[in-house]
Amino acid sequence: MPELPEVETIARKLRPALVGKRILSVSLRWKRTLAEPSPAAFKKRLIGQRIQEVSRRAKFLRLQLSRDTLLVHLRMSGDLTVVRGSYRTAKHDRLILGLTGEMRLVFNDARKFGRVWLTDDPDAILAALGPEPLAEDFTPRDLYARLHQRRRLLKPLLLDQTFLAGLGNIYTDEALHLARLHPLLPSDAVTPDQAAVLWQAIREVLMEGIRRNGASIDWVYRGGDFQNHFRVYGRTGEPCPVCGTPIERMVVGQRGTHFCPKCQLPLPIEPL
DNA sequence: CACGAGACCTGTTCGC
DNA sequence: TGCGAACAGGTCTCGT
Repeated sequence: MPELPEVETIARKLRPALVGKRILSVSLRWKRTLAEPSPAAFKKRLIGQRIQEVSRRAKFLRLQLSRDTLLVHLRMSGDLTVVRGSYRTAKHDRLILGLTGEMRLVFNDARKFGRVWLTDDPDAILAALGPEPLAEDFTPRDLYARLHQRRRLLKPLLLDQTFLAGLGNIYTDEALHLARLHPLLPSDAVTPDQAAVLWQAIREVLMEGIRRNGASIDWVYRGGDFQNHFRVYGRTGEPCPVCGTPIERMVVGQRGTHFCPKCQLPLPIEPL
């Protein structure tokens, strides 16, 4: 799915197109896309509300409406776009909102994992999320403290949205490589210096992803080009950009994991 | 608490 | 060419 940079890119693109528009109609084409409330209540409450703000929290898109909040999670294959004028329903369209100004907000999701919530209490749904890695109050010391609160492998821990919000499989592999830390390193073995390096690496890869408008891979193209700048993700067998050693792939926590066996030492790098 | 397996889904690519 | 297996940006639940 879209990870933090892709969701941020979508939020930035949707914001100017959506803010101020009023919702006129609702077409729910796959019932399970709607997490809550019931389809009938969803339609009844949604129609007539005005979109006041579009933002992102973790990998959630958040549309602040007149009275409620519409939360959208794209999961693996979801995409949210605005179209103007006449529109022919496309394959995999799951939800279409008709808006003022001949506009439509279309949620397309091939794998049907994506979910939409209409709620007057979005914080209840977002409550368990960990800190935003790009927030100003998220510090290297915070990261170090959190790493030592648990005893888990680095890769699965970084993917855990209650630990840190927004990283997915791509950016986790990229950040670990940039930080030269092994995916299987126990979280409580990370030193303060390594935590600071990891903190910087996480923010760097996320910021680069945003700057490049996210990554576009497979059949979901959104205009981003970060996929052309991956250091390790999906580059099994290709040379490590740092040392030239072939990138290896293994499975960690049931996720394909790409790393450099030479740069990313499994144990803390001792200074001579 | 940590971890692995299975589920939820469809589509593309890989290997024989 | 064909066909099944493996794999895919995520998260949830259950069993150990």
